[in-house]
Amino acid sequence: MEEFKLFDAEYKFMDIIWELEPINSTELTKVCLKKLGWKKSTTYTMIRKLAGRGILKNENATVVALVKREEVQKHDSEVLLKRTFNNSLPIFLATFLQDKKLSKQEAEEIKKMIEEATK
Amino acid sequence: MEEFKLFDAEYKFMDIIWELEPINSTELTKVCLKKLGWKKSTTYTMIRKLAGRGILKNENATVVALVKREEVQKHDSEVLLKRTFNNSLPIFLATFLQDKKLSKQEAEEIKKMIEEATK
DNA sequence: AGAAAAGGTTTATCACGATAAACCTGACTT
DNA sequence: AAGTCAGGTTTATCGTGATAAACCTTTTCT
Repeated sequence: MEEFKLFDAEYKFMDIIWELEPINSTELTKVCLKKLGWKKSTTYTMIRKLAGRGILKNENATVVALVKREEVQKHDSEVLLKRTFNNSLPIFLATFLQDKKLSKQEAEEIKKMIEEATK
Repeated sequence: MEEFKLFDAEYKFMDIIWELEPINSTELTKVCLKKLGWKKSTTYTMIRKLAGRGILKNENATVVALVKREEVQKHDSEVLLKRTFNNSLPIFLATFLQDKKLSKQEAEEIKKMIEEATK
């Protein structure tokens, strides 16, 4: 459960991996240098730390994610709702939708999902 | 915009203030000692930092919040949706609702809110 | 063979959020 | 007047996430 928590730098890094995986580690150091301004050793430090937590693996110089982007997103959402909205989706929506307008299409999509999630 | 970002300790602290405001500062140090285990100086440090950012004010030994809990909640929600879900509420919900069930009542409340937010 | 590049690890440094010790002033109390 | 307590500020310490310098081994290229 706790393993999905990513810090800011880790999240930016994983964003690159999710986009490009599987990716060669040397290639990854170049992308990180370009996109994040990181030195080679910084990238390898990140690889090692995240590998140790089971977030990704690095085998034969090939880096792949072990957790899906959606799992992390879901975890982050649950943390926010628990911490901030007492785990209530209606309270979250009431706050989030203040002064906001939805398009007709968005509204339809959402209502459909709500239907499907209702027992 | 950026001023609403609260770090973990700050958030816990503001939670107490939102609950008890207006509150005398000495009283507040006692509550923080009890609920958070903070020494007096820690509480005053927090007060000063948050006052400097316009989150609260301390006048005549009385502390009151200058931003409402809901403003911060809304800000946090928007940050999550932007950072994680490309600012799309449907994508957020699709992820969040995976494997979850809603009660009939929750579903009704949500649909009503969606209606109201649709132009 | 010798140089260069790939593919790393070890060990630090740095920034900053979290927490607090020590100190100060003024009002009230005995 | 001496002590106590309210109401703070100044200045540190500490933990840890973010970043990297220095070093090492193995493979590849000339």
